[in-house]
Amino acid sequence: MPGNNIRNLQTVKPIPEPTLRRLPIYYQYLKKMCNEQKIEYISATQIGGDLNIIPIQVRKDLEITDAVGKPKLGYNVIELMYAIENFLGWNNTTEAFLVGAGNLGSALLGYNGFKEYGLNIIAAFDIDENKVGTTVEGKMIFNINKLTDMIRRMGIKIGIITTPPGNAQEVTDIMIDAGICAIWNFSHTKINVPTGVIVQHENLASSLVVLSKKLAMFLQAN
Amino acid sequence: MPGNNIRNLQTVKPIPEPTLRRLPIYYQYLKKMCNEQKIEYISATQIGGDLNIIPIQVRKDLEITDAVGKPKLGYNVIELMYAIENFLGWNNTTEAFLVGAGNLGSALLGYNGFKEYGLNIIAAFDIDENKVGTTVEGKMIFNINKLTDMIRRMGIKIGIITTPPGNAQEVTDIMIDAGICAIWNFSHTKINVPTGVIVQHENLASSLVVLSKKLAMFLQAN
DNA sequence: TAGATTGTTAATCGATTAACAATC
DNA sequence: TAGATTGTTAATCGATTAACAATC
Repeated sequence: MPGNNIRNLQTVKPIPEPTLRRLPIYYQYLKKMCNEQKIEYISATQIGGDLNIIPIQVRKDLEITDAVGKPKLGYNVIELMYAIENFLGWNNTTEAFLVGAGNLGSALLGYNGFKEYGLNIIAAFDIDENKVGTTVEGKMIFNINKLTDMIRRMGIKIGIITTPPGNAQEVTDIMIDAGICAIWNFSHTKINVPTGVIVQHENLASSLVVLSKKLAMFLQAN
Repeated sequence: MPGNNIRNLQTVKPIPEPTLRRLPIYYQYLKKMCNEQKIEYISATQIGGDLNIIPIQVRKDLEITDAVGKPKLGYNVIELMYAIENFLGWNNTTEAFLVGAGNLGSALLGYNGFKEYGLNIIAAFDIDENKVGTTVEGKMIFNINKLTDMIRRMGIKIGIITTPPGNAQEVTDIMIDAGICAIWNFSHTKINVPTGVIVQHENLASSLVVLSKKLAMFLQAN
């Protein structure tokens, strides 16, 4: 059936990363609008106006989620939020382990917002015996030597690294060996992984550079 | 003098943000190479090979810093690092204040690496009287009510926000009123600023979405 | 109906990638 | 010299923006 083939091709169509990054921003905005004001319908014009994104881009972004709007009215807020949730797979949460229960690790453990985005950090691991056995933000801290076994037993797929730079590669290797297939790297160093393993490196230096370059150009202009 | 005009036009030429984000990655890599192995010259081919970036892009990126390489040899590592430092303005460090000395704030205060990128967080502010007067990672914590005065007196231009979402806008307003012109926002909420003020929002939800979508597509394919 | 908004196709813009002469 | 690499110009690719018919 030709119609089916077209549909299959469409599902394979690549998702632009910039769009992907904007979707949670729309979602956060919609949730706010939903809670604070009881609005039933919202237009791309209004979303764009409030978020400083041109309306055409908002529509293009939302298109990918298969959200359907009504001409003149806009999108039904609840439906739109559901479309985003659905598209991003927030219906079924993924469980993750975090290694390195320092300040940064604790900050992440304490951020309950991740659950909303389908991520549940269920436990943390550390090398420091003083931390092992305690809880941070209600999450248990285990000895790092339990990591391999627990990843395997629980079938955990996502690992979060918040260790000092010197330990990041070692932790990475343990995680991958145990079956982790996606790593969120907050350590201030590059990690090497075999092809196929997904890495998201949160590089603060890159962000800082963008900020300070913009500032430098601004100060220069004034 | 026409030559001069062309030069002026060139300095105004916009810098692609992706390039800007990659420059510190090259720099981190070069520093590592410089310390671990005593290499004098390095080629775009080798840099690209190690960082998974195609060599043409490496050359294009480095071109913007006015770095000059030698055919057959590559770039002088020290010169290249200097060119990047110079282009990004890391020669003269900028001082910054941080507001919100929680786990995340403490993590940022403790990361000495920022100094290398031209940013020096010189003090922090908090509302919690138990924290005020203490130091975190050697940085003094002041009462939030001193913020306006100290920004003005010291002419601070960069503010970092690591408060809970509920306080972020209030802190933003105080900062801007006192003369801050660039804000690095780590709070889990959007902040509104007047046009002209630079905001860099570290949105973890966006990063998480990219990671988990990649994972979902990977798991689906296997 | 008139007007605002959606959905979709086309045009533009900018970043990435390719090609290749110049050079050490 | 031969071969690898740079520097620069051109081609490609993908995201953003524009245009406009369809629609409520």
